[in-house]
Amino acid sequence: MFRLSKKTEYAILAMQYLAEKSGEPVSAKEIATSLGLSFEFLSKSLQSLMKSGLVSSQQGIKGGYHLVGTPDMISVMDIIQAVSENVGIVECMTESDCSRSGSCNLKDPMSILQSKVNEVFTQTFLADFANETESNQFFNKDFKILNGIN
Amino acid sequence: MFRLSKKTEYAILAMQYLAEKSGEPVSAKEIATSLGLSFEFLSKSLQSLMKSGLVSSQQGIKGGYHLVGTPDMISVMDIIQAVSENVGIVECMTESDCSRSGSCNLKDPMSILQSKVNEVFTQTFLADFANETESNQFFNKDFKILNGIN
DNA sequence: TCTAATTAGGATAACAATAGTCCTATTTTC
DNA sequence: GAAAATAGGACTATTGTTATCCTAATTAGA
Repeated sequence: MFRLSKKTEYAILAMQYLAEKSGEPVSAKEIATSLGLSFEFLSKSLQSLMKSGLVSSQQGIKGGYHLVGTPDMISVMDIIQAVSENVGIVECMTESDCSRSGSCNLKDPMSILQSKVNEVFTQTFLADFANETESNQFFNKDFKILNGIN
Repeated sequence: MFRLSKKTEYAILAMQYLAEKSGEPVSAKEIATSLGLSFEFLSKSLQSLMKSGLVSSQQGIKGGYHLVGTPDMISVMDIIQAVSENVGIVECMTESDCSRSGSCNLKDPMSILQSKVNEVFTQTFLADFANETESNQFFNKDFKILNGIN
């Protein structure tokens, strides 16, 4: 599998939601209800985002979360790393050396693949996940046609 | 996690090995021994590669596998798909619609991310995993410096 | 024709990671 | 003090991956 975890997916959805409602704090419950997500599980994502400083939180009865920074500065990679999901496409990208290490024919080419994958995620921003607008190049019509997206 | 499975990793290693030893059939046992992999598990990968037509096999005492096609035509994506690893970065890229489907703010931007990720794997070839040579652009010195690979 | 080495592949066990829930503590506003 | 919110530890269920075991079929060569 080559998939982002639900924890990451929920984090992106929550960040998207917070980006729209910038202003007063939004509670986890509101986000969960609006998006139809498990409140408990979503909370884990929000707490991770909090620890990484992508959102700030306020406790208490009028509390909730709000975005730190602007959507065009927050990359998908930031969010992935906040929920501490491992993005190493092979083990040796993140963990210590494997038994092959010395004579490994895989590590170097994989490193390059890895940096290309990383680039995709570091160069895509929360702003690219906003609703379509003329100014959102991410949704440029030609690009969509080129990539068969409707 | 965002990681290629061991089955894929073994498949790439095996393809790499077969690319070097083009000529007479190479047995799964030889590959497993040379690379220090589990023979049984490697066999699964080879059988998948066989089904997808990336290698051909010969049974019997002098049997083994050999590459079909040339390394510069076989992409990493081909290998990933051969071992039927799912490359959908989120569920809705490959499976049927989720409960959000109608009003989902995630699917469109994720589709674009998906095509960018796909491009990385379809544009990287087995030849790029060969040993470094002058002509191997994948190991271009500037690229390596740029990406901090040594 | 028999034997040994090989691929083919089903079944299943062991392990690891993800997803989700439950409960309690702490904070804050009213 | 009550209510509503975040914080987070502990635990369970589910799923996916990794690995092994076993048997069948194929083929070259003695």
